Amino acid sequence: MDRTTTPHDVPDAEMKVLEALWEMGPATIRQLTDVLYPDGGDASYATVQKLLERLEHKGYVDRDRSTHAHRFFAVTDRDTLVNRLVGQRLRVMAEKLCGGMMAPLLTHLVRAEALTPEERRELRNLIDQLDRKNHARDKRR
Amino acid sequence: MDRTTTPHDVPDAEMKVLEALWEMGPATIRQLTDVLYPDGGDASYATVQKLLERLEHKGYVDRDRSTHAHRFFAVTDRDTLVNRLVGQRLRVMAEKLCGGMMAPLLTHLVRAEALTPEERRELRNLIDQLDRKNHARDKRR
DNA sequence: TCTGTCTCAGACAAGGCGTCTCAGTTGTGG
DNA sequence: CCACAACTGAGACGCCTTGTCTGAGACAGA
Repeated sequence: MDRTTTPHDVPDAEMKVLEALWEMGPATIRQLTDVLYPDGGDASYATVQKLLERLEHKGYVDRDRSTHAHRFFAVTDRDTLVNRLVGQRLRVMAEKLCGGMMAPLLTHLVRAEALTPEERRELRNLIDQLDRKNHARDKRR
Repeated sequence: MDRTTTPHDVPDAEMKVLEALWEMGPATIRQLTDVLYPDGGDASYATVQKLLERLEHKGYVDRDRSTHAHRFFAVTDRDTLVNRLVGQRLRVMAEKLCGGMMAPLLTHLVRAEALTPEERRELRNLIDQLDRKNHARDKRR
């Protein structure tokens, strides 16, 4: 809906619904409620319904209206969505705390957080890749 | 104040007050108001006052009550505070979106965001440093 | 038709944030 | 010494987000 501006954020409860949808595939409100609120009554059903409604409104979920009980499904796969959200939140954070610079976040992450040796190796590979791409570009011009 | 639990977040308006304090050094509400709301009247003064009050409550600001118009000052220097906030927000984000893993954030940053060559070099140095530390530790045992 | 399930619209409370009002105190210039 | 200006403290207010919940109607199957 509001795709032209900033993509809407996905709060906790909505995220859980999405997780369920990714795991279960297309599902009805009833099915989702049974999973998310195993001993929830009438109200929980309505809660899930509202969360789905908001997710649909934000464009993260769509529904198949052809059946009596609509079937809901995630529009985006998990990795894509998470990537979008991560990027967006990192950007906001850099904007607010680092004057828009991403680098400080990076160094903070690398410096302070425990990386396994494999993760470090991966990271180095990524950088090397970037460097190569850059070299190629520089030569080309 | 509430240092035992999660450090409180610092929303936009409060952040601006902090920025002003870091730039100006200890200052009165009046001075801060003049800077932050150059054509603000009575109300703006009260706004700054409330923001300072909240910052004080969170432990990010303290005041010198000995003068009639209290003098406010930041308790933490900018870099320290920003680092704390960055770490905290990254952690929350990793928790909510990546199951607690920090690595995905890193790869996202490296992959998607424009890094200058210097930044890439710096980053590589950081990793090398980490590697050396790790090697040393591995040898020592 | 009756009953259970569904949809849809919207109310509701709590909490965060930014703003603002008011009452009371303190200090200072005339 | 008094009146006025400036400051403090407490708290109200409005807006928004998030999570929860209610009620009224539509629909399908026994």
